[in-house]
Amino acid sequence: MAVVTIAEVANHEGQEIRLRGWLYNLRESGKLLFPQFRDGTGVLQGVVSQKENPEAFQALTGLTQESSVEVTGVVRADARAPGGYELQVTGVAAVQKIPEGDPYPIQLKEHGVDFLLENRHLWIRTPRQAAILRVRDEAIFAAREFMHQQGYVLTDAPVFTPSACEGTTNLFEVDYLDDRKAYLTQSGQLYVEATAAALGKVYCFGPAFRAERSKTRRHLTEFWMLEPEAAYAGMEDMIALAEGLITYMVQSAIARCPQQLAVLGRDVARLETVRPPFPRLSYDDAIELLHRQGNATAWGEDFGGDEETILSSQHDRPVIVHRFPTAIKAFYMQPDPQRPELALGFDILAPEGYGEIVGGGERISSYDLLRERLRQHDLPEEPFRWYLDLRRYGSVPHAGFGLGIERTIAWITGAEHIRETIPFPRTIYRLWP
RNA sequence: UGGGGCGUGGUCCAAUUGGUAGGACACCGCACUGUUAAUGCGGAUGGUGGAGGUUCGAGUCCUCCCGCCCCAGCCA
Repeated sequence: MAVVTIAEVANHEGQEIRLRGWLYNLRESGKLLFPQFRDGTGVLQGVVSQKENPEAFQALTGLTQESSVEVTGVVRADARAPGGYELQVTGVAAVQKIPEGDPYPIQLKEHGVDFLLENRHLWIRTPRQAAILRVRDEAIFAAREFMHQQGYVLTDAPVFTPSACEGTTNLFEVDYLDDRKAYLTQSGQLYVEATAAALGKVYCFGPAFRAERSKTRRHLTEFWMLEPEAAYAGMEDMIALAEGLITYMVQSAIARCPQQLAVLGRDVARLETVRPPFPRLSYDDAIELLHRQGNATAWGEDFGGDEETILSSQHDRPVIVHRFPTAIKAFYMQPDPQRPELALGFDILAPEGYGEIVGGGERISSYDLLRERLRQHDLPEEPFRWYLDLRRYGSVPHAGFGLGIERTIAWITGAEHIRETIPFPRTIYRLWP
């Protein structure tokens, strides 16, 4: 008898199959039992009649929520069953029965955030969380697929770094054997600038760590970032790449995860409109727009959450904001030759208040200018010696960006909080489980 | 790092503003042959985050501590 996953049962209508999973819920009605089985690919309702199958009825009666079970049964199409199919159970074998005295803690009821996060190792079994994690898998797979198709080579950056990438603030410090210190990376960007000079078009994909005391629904201390970098490229090239990448991730999720998005109650119509080109605003225009909306942000100030929300709520697609004042951007940003007070950098803001999902731009390629900027930002030159070498030996114009995976997935899935979009979130106050 | 808020059975909440700490869910039993977080009836278990203080009396008021949430800042 074939072992079948719940995702595949539609292909086995009328056949007797074997299912291996867990008892998600058990509803009963007289001499009928309606067990809900889950196996990681979905939930399937079974039906057992005491009259027709007393052994299976007996085996299932009293079986507790989340007990592991192997069941056999015949797949039937039935409009009364959730999902349209149900399993007419022929046999049930408990793999491990959870004792009644110590029941599974997570009910099919509402729980508080703290309790759920404390039990994250179990919470991920619920259909909603499992759906988000499947969309995450699909979005990441699509992202890597897209980058590969575009000729970008995966060159991962180290997690241990000798010093800060973008300055010395808010790094996690760890003991590095003997008497040295290392820091967990907060960005792979500097390293992909080096590999871009070696391989042309590259990207890295991995975790980034920020020891910032951010406590909002958009922040984690450990998050995943995809960072492309290309030699002989400028800001426009990167905007086009980011538009393509985001579009591909979103459209792949829609195409490959329709059931998951349905479980999540995501309004897919709001994602289907995501196609290039995305609406654009220069920083100058953005300030003007904010003023028209009654927001008093002065030219030269950076945007906060309120400003991002105003700008992104104008459109149903992600919004690109470009050419920020140099003074509020990182030291490595290439100035606009037309207006040196502006940097050739851009952000992409996700719709529906999910915030900034991309930040990037063209990097400074001039050795002298880069040294000057390090001085202006009060950064020591020695830790950047290798980085400066990239400008001494065959320097070329180059550009890149970083895409925050969790924020992107939060937007695609419509998750309330970014912490639902990663299996085991790390936040300022949570290091468990 | 600022500002605001919340901690009550395993879970989700209530307690007439200082006067006997309760309900629902979960668990167990019974009933019900199409349930959709089933429903109805019954049962057992079990709690005020911690330490002080005020008071005849504190879940409620005060001080400190601990844990967490939200907003801002920082950022992706």
